[in-house]
Amino acid sequence: MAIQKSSAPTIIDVAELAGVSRATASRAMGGYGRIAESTVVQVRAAAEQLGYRPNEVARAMRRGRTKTIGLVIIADFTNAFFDRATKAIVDAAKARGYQVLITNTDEDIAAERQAIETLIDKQVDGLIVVPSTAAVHDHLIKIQKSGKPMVLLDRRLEGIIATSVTTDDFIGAEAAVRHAVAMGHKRIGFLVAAAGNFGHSAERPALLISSVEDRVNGFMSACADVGIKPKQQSWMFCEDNPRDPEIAVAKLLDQSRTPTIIIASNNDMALALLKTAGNRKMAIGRDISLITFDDSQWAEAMAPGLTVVARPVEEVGAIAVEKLLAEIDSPGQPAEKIVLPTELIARGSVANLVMYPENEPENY
Amino acid sequence: MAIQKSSAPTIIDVAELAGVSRATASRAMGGYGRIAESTVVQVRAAAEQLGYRPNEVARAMRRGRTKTIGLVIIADFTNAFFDRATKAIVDAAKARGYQVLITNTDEDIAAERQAIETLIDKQVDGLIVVPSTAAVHDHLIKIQKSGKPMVLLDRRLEGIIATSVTTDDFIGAEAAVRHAVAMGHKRIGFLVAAAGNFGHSAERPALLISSVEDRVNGFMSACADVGIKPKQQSWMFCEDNPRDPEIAVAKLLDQSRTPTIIIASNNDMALALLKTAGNRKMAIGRDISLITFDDSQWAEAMAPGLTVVARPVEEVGAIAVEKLLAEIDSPGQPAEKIVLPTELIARGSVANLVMYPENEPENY
DNA sequence: CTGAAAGCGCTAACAC
DNA sequence: GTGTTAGCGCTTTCAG
Repeated sequence: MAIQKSSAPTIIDVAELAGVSRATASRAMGGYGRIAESTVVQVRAAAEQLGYRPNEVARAMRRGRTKTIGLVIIADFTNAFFDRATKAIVDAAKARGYQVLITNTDEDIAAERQAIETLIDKQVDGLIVVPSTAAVHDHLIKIQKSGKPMVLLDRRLEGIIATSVTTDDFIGAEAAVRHAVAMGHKRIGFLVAAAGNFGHSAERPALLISSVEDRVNGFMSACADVGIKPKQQSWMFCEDNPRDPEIAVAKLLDQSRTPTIIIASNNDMALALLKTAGNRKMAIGRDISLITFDDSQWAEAMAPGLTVVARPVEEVGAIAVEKLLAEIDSPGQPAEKIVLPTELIARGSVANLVMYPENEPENY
Repeated sequence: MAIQKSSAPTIIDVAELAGVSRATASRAMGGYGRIAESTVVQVRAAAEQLGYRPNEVARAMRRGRTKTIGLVIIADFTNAFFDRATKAIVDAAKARGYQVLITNTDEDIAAERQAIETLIDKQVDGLIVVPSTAAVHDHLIKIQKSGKPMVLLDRRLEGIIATSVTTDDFIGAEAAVRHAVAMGHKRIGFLVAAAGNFGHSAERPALLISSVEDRVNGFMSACADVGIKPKQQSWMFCEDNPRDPEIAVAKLLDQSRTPTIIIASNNDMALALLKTAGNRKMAIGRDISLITFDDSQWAEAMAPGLTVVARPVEEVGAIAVEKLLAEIDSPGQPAEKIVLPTELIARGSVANLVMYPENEPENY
């Protein structure tokens, strides 16, 4: 029976019990340096008997590495993209022996600043950040000056030299437009979540985060290619909060010449359309069509299923971890801009106006 | 211009620049003990100039407190309940100056064991755990022996004396049954996610986690009260994986006397029903009705909206943190079993067979 | 009010 | 192959 110590046993207790010095005990546990096999066995047995577990804080202090990475998620990971990304990151980190300290900044730049500060104070070995705005990044510069490795997730940033892992949203948006047109749609609404901007507006804000920027550009490029004139397009840029999206949807829907399809730049925007359509008794895929960015279980399970631009979220998260750890293990890696492909998954939320043109709303 | 130091400035650097001892510098920064106002100003200025930030690892080592709590989530927080709970926990912890180390154990008891071990090694000040099974809990005993405060989230555990924060799922299940019956349903299917059991079966497994146990008991109790005979009930217990739920749903639907409504014990089960119904071109709220546990944005936005037993997730998370920190701040708090109320939110996924009995499927 | 010094638990030089 | 010792950065007695 082990004697009940008041607090957890330390390496010293192990050393004493095994009748060796702390250094030897440490070597035996760590399995490094020259050490006799017999002592290893002896020390391990003592450790076992005591229920010894190394104190990772002390080890971190000594080694200067915490085996912990920090994750700064803007908005919340209730989001259909970030929840999966978070899981992917946590899993990938664990597989490599790292833990993840999570912060959630609710789109607030002050919170983001503070989160980064805290994470650095806690001596994380590196950071994965989803920056909330393209405009401000002094705090990210500060990370770099602190020498902490950092990788950007989901969003690139001009003015910051760092590896970023993003998806090809330009192509994604193009695919959405082409699909809409192929299905016979001629009036397209675009509902854009514009983080960092206030309220909602038909005017394009001066600054958009890169992923949104890409979607906007992809949309325009495809429209031009395919012959959708500006008059056939309706835009709405919208803050991603619980109120504005629904108002923005209403504005899109209440024009004299209503779009037959709406492309939503993220799940929250899609949700706003779904709710509004429900209230107005408009059926998705018949009275109004929808394509949204980001797949989810719900988008697949609904009737009709939602046509989506799917992004390889798990891969994005896993690669971000991989790149971060590479930089941690051997600093000085070149900054890469990694862009993963998107995929349009056609389901039932887009009405086929070609085969069934009678479905086309009368007010065309 | 501050001279570029190779690594981050320490309290010693601050002390030197301010021309005082480390102890004084530390006191000035921490704002404790007797210290002249003028020295405080002086030291703060030096710290500012150097860009000094206290090393939290060293502080943790010295104080024996990391200001970090560990969260052990079973399954993934992609789940509609756990994602919100996680966010609530992270937010509440942050508000109190704590960070959260997250682990995700994918329903795997070995992973859960290891996660707890790692978290304790990292010297978290306390743990919030969602235990994956009611059967095994030696590892939780180990937490308690380590002296770490722990609170259980979403699930109680016999044999463990610890504060738990759960919801009144017994009442929730009762409410679901009563609502179904009030809407005229006489044949009710119950699709139960039975974590820790394999495959699917109509037989009730010997051991269920408390939340599921409560739902099952609430269902039975309400059926008895309301006069729904065993013959009018169909049960299916089902492992929460990507395959079994759909098979289980099919079995529920392919009986000779099909239920008119299915109560799903969680979102994943509801999703399985939704998918199957979609494939079979059965309309929710007309050909088959549905009530599920746990509300979500999607459940609300779908057409028809899903009738749900909503649980106060954010509150569950926040209270768990509060109780944990109370125990951390002053050990020896009595273990409480906190049970929060649920609420049935009626939307369109339950057909009204009373007002429109013609909607009742013919095979009744 | 301030300084000297010890020590949290661990590992890595450096001796022997 | 093993022991001695220093020290990571911080806070906190204990003197003065």
